[in-house]
Amino acid sequence: MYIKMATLANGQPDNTSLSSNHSNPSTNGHMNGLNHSPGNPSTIPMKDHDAIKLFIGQIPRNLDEKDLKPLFEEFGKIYELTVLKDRFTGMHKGCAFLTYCERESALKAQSALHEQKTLPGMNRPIQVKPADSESRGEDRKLFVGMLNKQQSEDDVRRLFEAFGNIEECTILRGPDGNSKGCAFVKYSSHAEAQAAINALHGSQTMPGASSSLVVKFADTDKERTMRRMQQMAGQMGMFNPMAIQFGAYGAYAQALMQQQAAIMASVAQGGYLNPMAAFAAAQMQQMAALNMNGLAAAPMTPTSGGSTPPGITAPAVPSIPSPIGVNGFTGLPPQANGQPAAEAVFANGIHPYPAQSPTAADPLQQAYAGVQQYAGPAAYPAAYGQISQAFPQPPPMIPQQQREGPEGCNLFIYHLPQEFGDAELMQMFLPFGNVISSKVFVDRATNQSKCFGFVSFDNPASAQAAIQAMNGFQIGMKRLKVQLKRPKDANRPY
DNA sequence: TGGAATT
Repeated sequence: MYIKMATLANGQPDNTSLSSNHSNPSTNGHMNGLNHSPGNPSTIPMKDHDAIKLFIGQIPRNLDEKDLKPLFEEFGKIYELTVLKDRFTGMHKGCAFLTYCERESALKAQSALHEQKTLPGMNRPIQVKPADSESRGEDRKLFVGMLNKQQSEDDVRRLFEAFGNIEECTILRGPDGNSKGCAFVKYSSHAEAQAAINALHGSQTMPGASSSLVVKFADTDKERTMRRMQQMAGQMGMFNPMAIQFGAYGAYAQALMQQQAAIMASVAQGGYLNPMAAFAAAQMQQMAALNMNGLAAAPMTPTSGGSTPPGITAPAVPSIPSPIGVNGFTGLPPQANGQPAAEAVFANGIHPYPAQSPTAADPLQQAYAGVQQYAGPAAYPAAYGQISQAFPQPPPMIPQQQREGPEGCNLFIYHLPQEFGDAELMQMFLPFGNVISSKVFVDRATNQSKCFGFVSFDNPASAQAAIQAMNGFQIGMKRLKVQLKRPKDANRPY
């Protein structure tokens, strides 16, 4: 008990107990007689809108609310005073939260008491300061990205010190101690943090960094939770090449997450997304079969100048964002007959759903509706009307999570058509196997493709087949270069 | 010839 307190440098309780108390502030309050009683308006004290909740630390454990009250009352009327107790044992934790009715009282108490005296039996002075919950520092804490991995805390400090007082500077490191190339910098004030953003964000590119310095406010707790969940959702679509096509579904899932953040994890694992994956996988097999049929008519000749890569012309996927023609090359299913791509596919009797309007009750149908929607309003005026009701604000597409495949499964592709994006690249390599990721590199400044990219399969045989078929493949004036991606450390001498 | 990154 005492020992536990002593290990806390500032006397604040650990986060879990703090937040649990904070999230349920009335639990203790009703028992100590110092809090307002919500049932009786006449006894509710008013408090300033900008009242400060104070954390009081280094309180002897034999003092309860009524003992502490006189000590603090001399600085103003107390709105709420709550000694923190262990959630399970009810044991006094040696600290309290205190809110005065007036902000001014809190400030007076803090300057008069904080570290100014030591209560009987304690060997450290009393702590009186704004509770962590008052300012978690989020509004003055920066996330700094795109640092050089060699840069130290001191380097970062030097970079940021001109804009204000740095309270905290931490390089994020992996388990091995290596910098992750990013950091947190906490200023004393929001204004300082903002000044640093204005001056430094994008201002320079660190040697070895792939793009310019990122300086932004750090994520809030909620944002962090959201990111984790998104990553989780991304993981599930990882080995599923259809994931990219169901971006609209991913976005739908994201919307759900925002509403149901707390339960999303269990929902996802409980099968809400999984049926989708199963559905997509089944679709994939059917489409792969179709593509294979198409292959017989379209020989895989690497230098079959100007022709179409195997499988690409087969009715493939209904969701390529926009038709792209490169000297006759199209990554899209044929639309010459005026039929939209999805119809071309599903006219083959594998339409997963009868033609009917999607109902809100069926997430799979909604997902499928999302696909149609993505195929484009022009192609689906009628369906789009229905979908517009289902998705009043069509959510943005979540980028596919990038993932390196096993050794020998990752391809480097050069001389891509300028217009090619991730989706088109994936399209091109789907016929050779399970594409777990596709990435076209884009110049961050211009947003233009750098005409090279990477494709990762889940097995080396697919990668080899893709190299065989696609290396040297001519598109327009260029021939694709398709080879295994260089291992990370391959270009180092020795 | 990468995919980044939020304690």
